[in-house]
Amino acid sequence: MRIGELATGAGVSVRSLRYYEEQGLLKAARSSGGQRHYPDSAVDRVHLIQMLYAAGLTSRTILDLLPCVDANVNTPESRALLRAERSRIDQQIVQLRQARDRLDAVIAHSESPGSGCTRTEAEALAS
Amino acid sequence: MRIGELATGAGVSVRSLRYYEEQGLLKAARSSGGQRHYPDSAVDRVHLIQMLYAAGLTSRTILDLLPCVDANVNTPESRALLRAERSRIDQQIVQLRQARDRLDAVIAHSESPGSGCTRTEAEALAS
DNA sequence: CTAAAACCTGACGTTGACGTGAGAGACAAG
DNA sequence: CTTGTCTCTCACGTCAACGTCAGGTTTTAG
Repeated sequence: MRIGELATGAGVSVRSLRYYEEQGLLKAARSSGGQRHYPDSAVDRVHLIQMLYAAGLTSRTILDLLPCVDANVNTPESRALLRAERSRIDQQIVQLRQARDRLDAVIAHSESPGSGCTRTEAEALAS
Repeated sequence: MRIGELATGAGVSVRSLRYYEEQGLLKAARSSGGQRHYPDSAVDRVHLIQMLYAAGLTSRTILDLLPCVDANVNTPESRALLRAERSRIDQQIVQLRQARDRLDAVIAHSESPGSGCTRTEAEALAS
């Protein structure tokens, strides 16, 4: 498949696919005319890359991680990297939960029946 | 307290505090010489701002949200905004969990006793 | 009173993941 | 063969949350 089709199929922009290749995350065969050609499996590959981006990993980290995911590499360094990123994601989840809980408190207050916004209520929430 | 003290106390840079003020998130009294002066409560305020930043909110969104947190504003629009951001955070948590689970699978494989990196094992993981 | 430390206002630099043309070549359809 | 669509490679633009440097002022310690 060509780049446009892959972009549509994976739900990303053509620009992103070229960028992934530039970062070494996605390889492409080339036609005689220089156009990129991908196997069907590239769709899943792009989904994986997107998932890691969504988790806040950088291109560089993903580049280091992909060989582990492909199970081609299994060194002490790669295992440490995997655990480090997993731990980072865990912490991120904790932070998000805290923020969500905080918003929930505000929401609960704003939707409560006696939402008169008195000073004491406001101060209680701010604590 | 002055800006340096607040920065140390809240664990952020002086530059960040000036930026928050520039964005309208943090007000400061001024001394006769023009220097910023904050009440003690500013430390908690900054922590709150940081929490929302950590949850991926933009300055603009935080600016819109802070009046709700202060319980000074309670309109249909503000409630919708609160719910929208809460929902966004929820989705973000889901995505992070997916990525984490994915990494866990890779980690489990890389640390399994028979981690010989055979083709079948690699293909099983890639699915 | 004076020197050091902290603070002030601009204003340009940084980083990452793309967006957005420009200009030209490649390819399928009729 | 030609037209339209897709693709190619530069290469500059963007946006957010600051970092950093410059040059000058204010406050504090001694």
